Amino acid sequence: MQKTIAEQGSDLRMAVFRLSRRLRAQKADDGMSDGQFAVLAALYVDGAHTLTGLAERERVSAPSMNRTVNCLQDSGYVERSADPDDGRKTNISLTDAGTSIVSETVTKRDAWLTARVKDLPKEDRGVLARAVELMEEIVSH
Amino acid sequence: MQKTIAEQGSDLRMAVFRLSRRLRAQKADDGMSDGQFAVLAALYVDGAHTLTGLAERERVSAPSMNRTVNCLQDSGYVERSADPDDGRKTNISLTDAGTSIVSETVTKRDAWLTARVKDLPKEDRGVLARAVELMEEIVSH
DNA sequence: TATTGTTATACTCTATAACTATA
DNA sequence: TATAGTTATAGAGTATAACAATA
Repeated sequence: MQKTIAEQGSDLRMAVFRLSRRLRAQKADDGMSDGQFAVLAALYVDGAHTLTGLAERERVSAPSMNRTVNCLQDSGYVERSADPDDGRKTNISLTDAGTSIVSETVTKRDAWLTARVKDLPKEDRGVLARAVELMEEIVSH
Repeated sequence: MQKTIAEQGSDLRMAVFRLSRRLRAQKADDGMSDGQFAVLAALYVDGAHTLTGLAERERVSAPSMNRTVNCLQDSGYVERSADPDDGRKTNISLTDAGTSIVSETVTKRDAWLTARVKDLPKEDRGVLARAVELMEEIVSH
């Protein structure tokens, strides 16, 4: 019984959503929402951002991002500093505590997945490695 | 250059997150939330459910599911009927309109991904199909 | 004037607690 | 008593509109 390409696409979508949901559930700080963690991860990967920059990157409104940043600031994970060149801008960056929580969460998320990948036959790990390349290709198109 | 298993896990996590984000951005544009659509899809795949059954399946509280079902009922996509054997239960099932909207939405949501899968060589589609099985296995563990 | 950040306000989705009907 | 469904109410997270400060 051969599946159609449309069915293969549908299967891939469902598998990716399920695995993504499961991975996202592995968090280091239970009080932090996905949106909050996404902001910390963006700052971790690409350094300081303005509020508008973060809002555009995460595709939420500026007031919504302002609220998220306020929460992270209250938790001590980010800090605001005035931009020396443009008085309207505020640079938002990770504190040491913010950097730590990102590393911890990434490690924890990877630990769960790595434990499951480790138990697969070598051949299956090869399939996943190639699938990763294909998914990257699909996303970048 | 051989990657470690931990690096493979990390690569897989990032690829899944990116593809998931990209797929979610291909929104259905029909005023229906993800939660509402998930309920229709569950009824479509597995037939009628009770309210509690739906709540457990989607991992939300019963009141939350009750509200979702109320919205879907108001939209004419599902209907409630008394269970003949147990007066406490209500069976929730798709209407004809509900069945139609599921097919339409699935087609629309998958169109983007299917178009990209279609352009891959046959071997690569085989890799993705096997990767889907592996991801399902990983999630169910 | 345009842009950046912020406050005010409202809507959606979620949860817990409490109530009703039935087993 | 226990279970299924529902209602009441509250807490996140989101959005648009409006405002202040700066370019």
